[in-house]
Amino acid sequence: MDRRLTQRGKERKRQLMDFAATRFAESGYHPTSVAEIVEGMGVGKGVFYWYFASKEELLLEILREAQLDMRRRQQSEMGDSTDPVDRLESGIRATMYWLAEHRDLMSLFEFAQADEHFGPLLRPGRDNSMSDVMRHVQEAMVAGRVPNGDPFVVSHAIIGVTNHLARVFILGREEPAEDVAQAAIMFCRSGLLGQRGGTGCRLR
Amino acid sequence: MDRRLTQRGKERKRQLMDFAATRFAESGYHPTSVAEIVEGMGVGKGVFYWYFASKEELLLEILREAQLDMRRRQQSEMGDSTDPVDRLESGIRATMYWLAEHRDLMSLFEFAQADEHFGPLLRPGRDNSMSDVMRHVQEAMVAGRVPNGDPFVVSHAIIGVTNHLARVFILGREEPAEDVAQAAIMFCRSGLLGQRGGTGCRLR
DNA sequence: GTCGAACTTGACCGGTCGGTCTAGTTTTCC
DNA sequence: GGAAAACTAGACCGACCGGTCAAGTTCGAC
Repeated sequence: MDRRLTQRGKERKRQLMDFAATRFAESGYHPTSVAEIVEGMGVGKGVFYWYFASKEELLLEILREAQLDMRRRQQSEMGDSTDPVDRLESGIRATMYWLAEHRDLMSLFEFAQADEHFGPLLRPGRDNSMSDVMRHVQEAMVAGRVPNGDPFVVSHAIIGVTNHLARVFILGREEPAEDVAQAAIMFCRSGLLGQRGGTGCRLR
Repeated sequence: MDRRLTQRGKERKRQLMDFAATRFAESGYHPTSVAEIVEGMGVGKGVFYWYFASKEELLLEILREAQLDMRRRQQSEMGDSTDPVDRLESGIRATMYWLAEHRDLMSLFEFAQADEHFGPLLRPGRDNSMSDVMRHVQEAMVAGRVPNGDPFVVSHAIIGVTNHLARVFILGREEPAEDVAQAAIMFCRSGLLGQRGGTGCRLR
């Protein structure tokens, strides 16, 4: 679906994607019909198929854009520090903030990841983010900041903590991103460095 | 759907549930039609609706049974030890083994958890498992085996690591449950105790 | 002003879905 | 052996789904 779009066209497409994302997040991808989307926006069905080849393509585009945006945020946030562990923490914090700002997209990720069809299509993007994390873990190990181990496993453990806490505390309980980030960092840090952080956890 | 079932009836129902679980795991819940299930089993549609009120009920029953079975396994495995941290580790190990033995059900959980309709229905069961974990964390904190903190957050962090590593290494890469359990335990332990375990990780 | 591209409408289509129902067969139990 | 209960088959149903299309409108470039 490669169409030359005018400014107006781009705006329409944006509206469609945003609206669909909320509906998908609210009611689920399968249960939300194309008819529902266009009716909800008060436009004809032709509009939908002018901008997207299919319902599936729409979701894919939403997902791709979201992955890209999240990764950009993570990378820009992780850029500054010289210490690899600090960079990791910035990454966790950036992730939490992004997810808190895009709760719809978070639940869309949840769905897509578990889905037999869409899950595999998410892989490339996830692998990219994964290798971002892994690079810093590896660097931290080389620098002796973190005990040696399999960086792949450790990276996945970090991602597991981050994602799960995000799901429970941000998606489920709407806690402030900063607090959740702190909790995740604290657990990961103790896991990584073998020492307990000072202050207690603010969460709850 | 409360029917008196003969032995034969119970077996049929079992077959239906097992077969449906595999199909749901392979192709997804929504894309798998009731017609597909009964055709795949070589029976008529009447059979399906004799045992289940609806497609949704079927999934619910599968899910409920699976949750119960997993929890039983976790509890029986966690029972022995006097040390709360050991119990936690046994729980992680039990979880990994169970998930490795029921990969279909694991991906069904993934789906249901992310689903807008089924997700909430999974809550009660998850809350039960959650409080099992939390009890031991709390006990470990009281006993001074683990630094103080919010047991709710720490428990979720443990669950996050366990589930994510299971998803990646057991569902995705079919690694041995024992190795994955070791990896999860190692990460959680360092996180919990502030000390690095001795041996390196066997995974990969 | 005009012409083609961008955009929009909504009736329509074939197909599939979850679920019903009737008519039948088998099993169980007295 | 006979009646009731358990079980099975599969044609059938209305609803809805994703997607098409012909026709019409608006916009922007020249």
